[in-house]
Amino acid sequence: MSENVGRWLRDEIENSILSNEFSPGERLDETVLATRFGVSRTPVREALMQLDAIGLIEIRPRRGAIVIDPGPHRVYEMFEVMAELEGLAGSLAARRLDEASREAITASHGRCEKSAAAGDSDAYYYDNEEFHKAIYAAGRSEFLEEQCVQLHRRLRPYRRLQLRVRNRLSTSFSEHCAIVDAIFAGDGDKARRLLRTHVGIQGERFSDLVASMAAR
Amino acid sequence: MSENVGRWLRDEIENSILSNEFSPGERLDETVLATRFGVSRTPVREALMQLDAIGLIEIRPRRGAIVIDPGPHRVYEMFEVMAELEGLAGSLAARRLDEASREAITASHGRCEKSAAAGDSDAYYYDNEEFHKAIYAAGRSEFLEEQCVQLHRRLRPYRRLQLRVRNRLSTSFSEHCAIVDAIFAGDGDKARRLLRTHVGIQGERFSDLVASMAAR
DNA sequence: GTCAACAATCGTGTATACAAGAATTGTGTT
DNA sequence: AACACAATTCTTGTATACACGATTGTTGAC
Repeated sequence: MSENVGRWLRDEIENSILSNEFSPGERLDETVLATRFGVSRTPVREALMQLDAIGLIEIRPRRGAIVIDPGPHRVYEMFEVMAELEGLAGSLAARRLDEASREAITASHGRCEKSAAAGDSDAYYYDNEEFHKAIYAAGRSEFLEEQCVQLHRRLRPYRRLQLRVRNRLSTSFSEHCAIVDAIFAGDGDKARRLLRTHVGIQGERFSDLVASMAAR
Repeated sequence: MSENVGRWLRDEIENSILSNEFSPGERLDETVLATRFGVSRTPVREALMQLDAIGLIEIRPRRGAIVIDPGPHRVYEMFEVMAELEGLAGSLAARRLDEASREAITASHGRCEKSAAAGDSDAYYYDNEEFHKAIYAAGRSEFLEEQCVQLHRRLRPYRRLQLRVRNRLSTSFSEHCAIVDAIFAGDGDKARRLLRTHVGIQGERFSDLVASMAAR
């Protein structure tokens, strides 16, 4: 539990939203949350204000807070931006790679290989996250890294759905291989291009996403 | 004044920060702000929480809020990301351009031409903002548009400094011309490339930025 | 004269109280 | 039976009170 209740609540509620414990469109009652977490309404409100600022919920004046429902089209737009940012991170990584970053990428890439070979999509989900974070970090742009991590968090639930699609694990991993090669070869443009197509959801992958979102 | 005091305060304080009325590193005392705006500490705190979530200030537990000082290097990183997002917006605009967007771009481009010819850097500053917003809108990605607008806001003070540099007005406008041509020609890749270099700050423009930031 | 410890003061964090606006339910009328 | 209006209830928005931690100033010792 963080040093002040407000922060802690923010993280708690944010996780609850991202793990779909609070479903999109659901109303978040301040009093209910307060009693549920055993605190007063004040820190609850502060947490909600922050989540509103981040864009996870919407506070309609005098009418309470609701969890934002992005909808398939907006999720697609978010992936589009994510692809662009990851592409930039990859091209920077290729140019600025140092020994520590190289090792971090190699390590997480290795873990991905294991989970992919085992067909363990849950494990791959986590290892994949570490792999991408390693690339953000290798780009040596703190601001870009923060933006990437934040957007990655918001897309987490959908990413998870995607991995369930047949064969996605092995194709994802082979794409990783090409990305790693490009970064290690110092080919920024290639790394950018590969990451953009790896992260973006084109063609049939978009219908997969829509289908899995509708299934909930 | 917005419907609730919290929102209003958030905008008010945000503007004060972006217009450098509160300088970077400055401490924001809740009680002082409350009396200054004639409200209680509660809405002030809520405004500060939101600004913290956005990244404009930092709230250190039990030690108050301070205005974040990005520093030249971080500002550079922010421009780097901005360039990438604008590039994406431009490429989307080229692909998805419709009549309304085309007219909006043409109109704001025309206003830029006038202010540039008149050498009026303040007028150009506003017209330029409208021009870029027209491109965001033409991309038809609400999420991307929001991200662009938000980052554009945060970079506003530095952008303003940049325009003061000698000859920047005319070179900026001629770059606009090329961008408009690419978008109207439907050449997404070219629009992307041109916007990236237009927005990014490479070479001597970076030292200009550092110099003007140090001058304050 | 300088450094350390303690005390007083100041500011933040949380709870609670109160006011005002929305939503809901009940009643009356058509 | 259905719709409209009114009253009540519930929830949000703001203010205030209180407690705890941090900061600063002062005093004493080395």
